[in-house]
Amino acid sequence: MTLSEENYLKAIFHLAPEADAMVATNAIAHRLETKASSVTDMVKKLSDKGLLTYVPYQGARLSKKGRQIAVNIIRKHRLWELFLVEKLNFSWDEVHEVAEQLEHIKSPKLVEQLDDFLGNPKVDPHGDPIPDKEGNIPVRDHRLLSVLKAGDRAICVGVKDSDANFLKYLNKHGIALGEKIEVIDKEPFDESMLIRVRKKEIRVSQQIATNIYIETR
Amino acid sequence: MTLSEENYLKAIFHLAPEADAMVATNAIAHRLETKASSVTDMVKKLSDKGLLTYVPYQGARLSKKGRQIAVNIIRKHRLWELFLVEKLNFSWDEVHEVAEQLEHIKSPKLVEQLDDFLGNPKVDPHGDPIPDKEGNIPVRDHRLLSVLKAGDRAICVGVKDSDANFLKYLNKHGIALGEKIEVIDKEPFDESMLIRVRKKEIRVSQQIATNIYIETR
DNA sequence: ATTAATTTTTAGTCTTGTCTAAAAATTAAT
DNA sequence: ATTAATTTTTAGACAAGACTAAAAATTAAT
Repeated sequence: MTLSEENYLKAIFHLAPEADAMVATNAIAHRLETKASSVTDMVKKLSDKGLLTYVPYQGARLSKKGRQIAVNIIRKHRLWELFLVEKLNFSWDEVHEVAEQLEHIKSPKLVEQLDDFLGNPKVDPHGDPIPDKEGNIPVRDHRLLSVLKAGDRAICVGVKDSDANFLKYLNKHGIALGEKIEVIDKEPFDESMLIRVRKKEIRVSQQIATNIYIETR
Repeated sequence: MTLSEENYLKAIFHLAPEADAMVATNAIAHRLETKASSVTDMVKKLSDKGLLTYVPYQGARLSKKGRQIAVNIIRKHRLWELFLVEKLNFSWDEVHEVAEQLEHIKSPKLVEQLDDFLGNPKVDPHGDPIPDKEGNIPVRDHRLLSVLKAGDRAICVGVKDSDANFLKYLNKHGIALGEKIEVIDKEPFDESMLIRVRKKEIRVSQQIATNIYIETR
């Protein structure tokens, strides 16, 4: 399994986490910032290896084996992200790039020991679930901040988009995992919200609100 | 800097740690388990990049820049080895392979944070010195076990060869860093030694004794 | 000081993963 | 239902890094 192959499997998984859907060549190309022709080549190769099924002009769908590999890479990615934040004082907007490298390290023992070292965590620093050794992904019960109405209260439990700039924006306004959020007002026109976080009021656009996961309990 | 380039620089450094000597093409090929013709190609490439000087039919010598890169990779390798042993319960015969991968992760912040996390250690699990951020390598004052005479006492502070089988042999006989060693008898014929470690006596061949570093203080 | 053995380099080939440009298939639009 | 637009595939090329086989240079040996 080369680095490139692993990245293809991961991309396809992210584009169709629910196993059934076919992923279009172009979608993969766009996600990996490569050309469609390169994707066609690689997808054929992975098909030969039995890691996905490929139908010309239709796209690719991960096989059980391919999916297993993809999930394992995501497991590693998220464990390393948590390690960086918890043990090495990285902030959540700094971890992605490094984890993209670390996720390709091959050593089953390393992964399991790291998992134990971190206390068998269930979520990474962005609130994304960490698959277990068998490849099961914990299901999480969360909704988007944008679904709340004025007066609602909730707790931030994750972000949909882990883009560094978005995360830095959240840092600036004190929004972090576990933080309480209260919706003070919601503007019907543009769906922007006035929210209170850490006793401070800030107005967030709909774009922001649809990228923050919350739980109300 | 590709993975391959990094491995060449590292190999050349290991073959001539003392900066001055030219390293023969064949020596590099042998160390990297590759062919001499491949080495010639790569060495030319690295020469073009200013990382070493290459004289046809003579060999290669690292430049300041090339040496700096090599030392940094070794720094990372040794920090990761220590991490694996100290934090993830690896034994010293299991770390090399994984560290060979981890040493290529690119993130200055990661290295410095890891260094701090480990308490800015000076030696790795095999007793090898860990270069500092500036590339300085602590000089160590150690000798080989084989230089001792009957009656001498010393402490094991490192191994010359980190081969997994050798390390497992040491494990089996309780020889580890920090362990006290007493030379009970030395056979003039084959230079083998009878030594006491952890109250047990074992006979070690000259081959073994010339691969164990000790300090007497 | 030649010849022999060894080392190193050159020349040409291969694989992996990428690309561009052109052809083919699919989907959308009138 | 054709034509137009888009997507996907094919064909051919390229760079990196390795290899083999043959040529050239160096070193060793008689």
